[in-house]
Amino acid sequence: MVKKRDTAEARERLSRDAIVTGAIALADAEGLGAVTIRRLAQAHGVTPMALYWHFKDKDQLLDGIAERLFSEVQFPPADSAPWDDQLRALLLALVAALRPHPAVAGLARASVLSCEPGLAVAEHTLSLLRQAGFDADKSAEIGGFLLTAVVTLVSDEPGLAYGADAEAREDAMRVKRASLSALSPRRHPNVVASADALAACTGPEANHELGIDMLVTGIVCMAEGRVTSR
Amino acid sequence: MVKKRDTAEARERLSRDAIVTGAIALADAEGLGAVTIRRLAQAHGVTPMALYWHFKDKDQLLDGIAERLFSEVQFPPADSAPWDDQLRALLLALVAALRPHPAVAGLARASVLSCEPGLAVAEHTLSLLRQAGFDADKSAEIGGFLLTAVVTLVSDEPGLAYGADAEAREDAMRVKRASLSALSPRRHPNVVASADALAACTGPEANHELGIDMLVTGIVCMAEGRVTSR
DNA sequence: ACCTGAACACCGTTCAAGT
DNA sequence: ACCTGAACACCGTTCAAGT
Repeated sequence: MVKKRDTAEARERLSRDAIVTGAIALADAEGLGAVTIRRLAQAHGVTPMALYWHFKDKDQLLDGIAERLFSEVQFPPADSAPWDDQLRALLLALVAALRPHPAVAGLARASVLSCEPGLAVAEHTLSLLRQAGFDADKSAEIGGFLLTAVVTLVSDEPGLAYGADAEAREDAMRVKRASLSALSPRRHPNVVASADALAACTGPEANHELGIDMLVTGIVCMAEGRVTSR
Repeated sequence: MVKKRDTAEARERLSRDAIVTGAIALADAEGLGAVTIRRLAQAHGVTPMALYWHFKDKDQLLDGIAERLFSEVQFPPADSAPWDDQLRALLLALVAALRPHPAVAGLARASVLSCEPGLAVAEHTLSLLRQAGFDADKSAEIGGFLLTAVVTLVSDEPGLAYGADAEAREDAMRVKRASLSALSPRRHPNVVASADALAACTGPEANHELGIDMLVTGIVCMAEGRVTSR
């Protein structure tokens, strides 16, 4: 009779949503590599095969994670600001949604056009690019690049020490910085000069706004160039 | 006595270089997921454990792949062109080196600063950014973003049909386009309008120059803004 | 409808041993 | 120095079966 609660998880009943939530939590804690059918099942006190009733296979589970991420995007209220300000706001909203889950952010790339919440983001982005004066094809190209760039911006580089506390990450950064500083200043003068910043880039405290600004600025310049045919 | 040549591979003798070459070939043919210690060993007619003499573990093998990619970058000859033209040329050279191997291009991100050929690319990039007037920290930020953006530009999205011939890829694209075109034009007018281009983006024929131009243009505008303090 | 049990064909990696 | 053999603790997934 001491059967329920095989694990810590409360055994409500399995569902797509519960599985996805568990998967994201697991990824946050131990990285995408820890997200395994078997570990997920264990976390829910259930047999691995139980998950296969809710998802066709693991890829669909990952799709589900991406869908959840997109669904968390808080669209900025529509206003009459110029298109580039609106675009910046939209990209920042996307960053805000992905940023808390860097281990799974990369999944967003493959699934944008395969789920409703992703399509909503795509639709808004394309709409703003059309307002900027780009045609349908150009907007698609730029939009695709924008999404992948933003995703990359907030993605943890794989191979980072997971499950590691903040202290361990600090250590890794220090080691990296030291090894960069130890390079020959004759052969790599600029790497050595930027050692601190380069080592710091390997972390969640990276400056995402810089990247966004760069992207939007580039698009603005292109749009103006197109219009004035300069 | 019919012992040699367990497989097609000529059994010269194992080496780091040979293993890396085999790994890249395997990834090109069947995707990164097929790159497995065991399959690699098999391709070389050798026991899986044989690879562990040449590489500490699989991560080091992946590092070796990235190093090979960077070593194939053909640096444009130093000239007196303006820094932005030189930067564009350098990024295009990086694209040219990564483009033939989209399945493993993503490995370049984690390994830039961990191998000599990667450091060479980083050094040149930082040097040009310093010429543009950015300080050491800003150059590092921008440079890091640039690399990941370029890598993203040429990376196959995971989940693409591998081992699939060109025909199968064509099919996949057609299916994608059809499903996008079938969306409600009221809810997703811009996605529907861009359906063709969006479906085509999922392929190796993507326009990389557009992305590079966008990035460089963005940097130029930022640099000018900085200098003229506008 | 929702889940279990047993089985299959895979992984990376360690450790001791061979030559 | 370079490689093998056996073993361990994992994977995703199928298929038949239970309730």
